[in-house]
Amino acid sequence: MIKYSVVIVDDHTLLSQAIATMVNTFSKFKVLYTCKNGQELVEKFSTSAKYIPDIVLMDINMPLMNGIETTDWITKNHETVNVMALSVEDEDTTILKMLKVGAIGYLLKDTEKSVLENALIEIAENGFYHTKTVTNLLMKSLSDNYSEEITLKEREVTFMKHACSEMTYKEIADVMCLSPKTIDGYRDVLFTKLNVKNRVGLVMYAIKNKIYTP
Amino acid sequence: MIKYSVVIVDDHTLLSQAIATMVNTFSKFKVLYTCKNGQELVEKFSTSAKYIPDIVLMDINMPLMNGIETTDWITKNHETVNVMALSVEDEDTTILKMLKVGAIGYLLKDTEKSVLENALIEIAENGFYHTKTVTNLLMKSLSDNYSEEITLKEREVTFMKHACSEMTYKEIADVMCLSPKTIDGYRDVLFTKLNVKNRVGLVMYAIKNKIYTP
DNA sequence: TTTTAAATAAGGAAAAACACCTATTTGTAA
DNA sequence: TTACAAATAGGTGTTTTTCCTTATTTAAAA
Repeated sequence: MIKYSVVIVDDHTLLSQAIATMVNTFSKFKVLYTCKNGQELVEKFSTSAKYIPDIVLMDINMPLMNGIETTDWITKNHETVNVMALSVEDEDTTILKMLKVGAIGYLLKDTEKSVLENALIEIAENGFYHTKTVTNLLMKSLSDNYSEEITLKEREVTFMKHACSEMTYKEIADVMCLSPKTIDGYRDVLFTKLNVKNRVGLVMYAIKNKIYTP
Repeated sequence: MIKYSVVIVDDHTLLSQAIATMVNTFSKFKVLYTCKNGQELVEKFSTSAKYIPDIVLMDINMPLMNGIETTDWITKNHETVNVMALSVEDEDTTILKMLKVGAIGYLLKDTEKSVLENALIEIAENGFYHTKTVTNLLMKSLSDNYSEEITLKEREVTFMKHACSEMTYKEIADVMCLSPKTIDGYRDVLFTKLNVKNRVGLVMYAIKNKIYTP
């Protein structure tokens, strides 16, 4: 019986090895190798065609080259490879970003072994797998205002990072070499754009969107 | 050959199952069962003595009852059970807390399969396992001011969680059914205790110490 | 060159946050 | 019961934040 080949990308060695061990117990699949990040995967892919699998199981939060960038690269350069996201990340926007760059499935790490196996089978044989969660999310993204992408200027982002510190706005103005009144302006614009009420809201937004990491 | 029994506690089902699959490939160990959080484990332990393993592999970030609380409970109620922390968390204070409540080993999820197997063997046969990282950390904790333990009252913790929202202090006073002046008091005490200058500092402390999760 | 849009900045006022000191109330240990 | 500490809360004044409106300056587009 010909087994489908799988590659696992996750920066936590133990987890990728554990998942590999598990996938190897599935009768229809075998693990080719595991990677610690996107860069490693790109290198492997470029070395030889025999390193190109049928399916990639991709974590999202990784150093060097994260899951979104890596998936983007794979779908652009190796159309035949199916990427399935496998992450702890359940933020709507993250899932959407992943689907947008071409992931054909999205599973939370909080699922059953059998669910993973079925997902892999569906992907290998039908070319897609979507949980109800993902489908619902896609429906919502059609109706809701998910399209109104919020774009932040570089200065605003810089300011927001500083706002996550204990500096007063005056001090932030100093380190950014601007008038305190300009800072006031940034703040007011961001309050409106991000629909928050005060500095704490700003801080929370920055953290949730990985603009600032505590 | 008698195998040592292992229980795995991790809120991400897939990961605990994957690690279970891996541990089952180790000749000296077999997995009894897996749990999604501390509460599940406590229930299991209380059901029957046959559910009490030799070793518990414990994740730290879990809902309901986290790794630290759970380890504390185990070491207080089941001295014979060895707990090894297995986490992505590499914050010094977290590791120290875990050791303080009686974990006899600490492994990052970013390690090799063989390292885990050796650690398990050492724990089963010698009763301890410490990486160089942990040893260094313990040395540092002797010299440094790690001892100045900060203890927070329950009300202060509740307040701090609310402070991580966009509510004003007056609104927080309302939901906590206290005078705004009492809230002022909580804030002032926390500023001093935690050595922060303003509400953002409070928020950051809450996040870093997992009092509030964004 | 004129027009427009964006970035920077100011004034003024109200609200919220912060600091410091004091006064009840309450539970509990001596 | 008395004494004492902890929790709750009031007073007052300063600083910071927040909100609104308007004015330059700058850079790019028409």
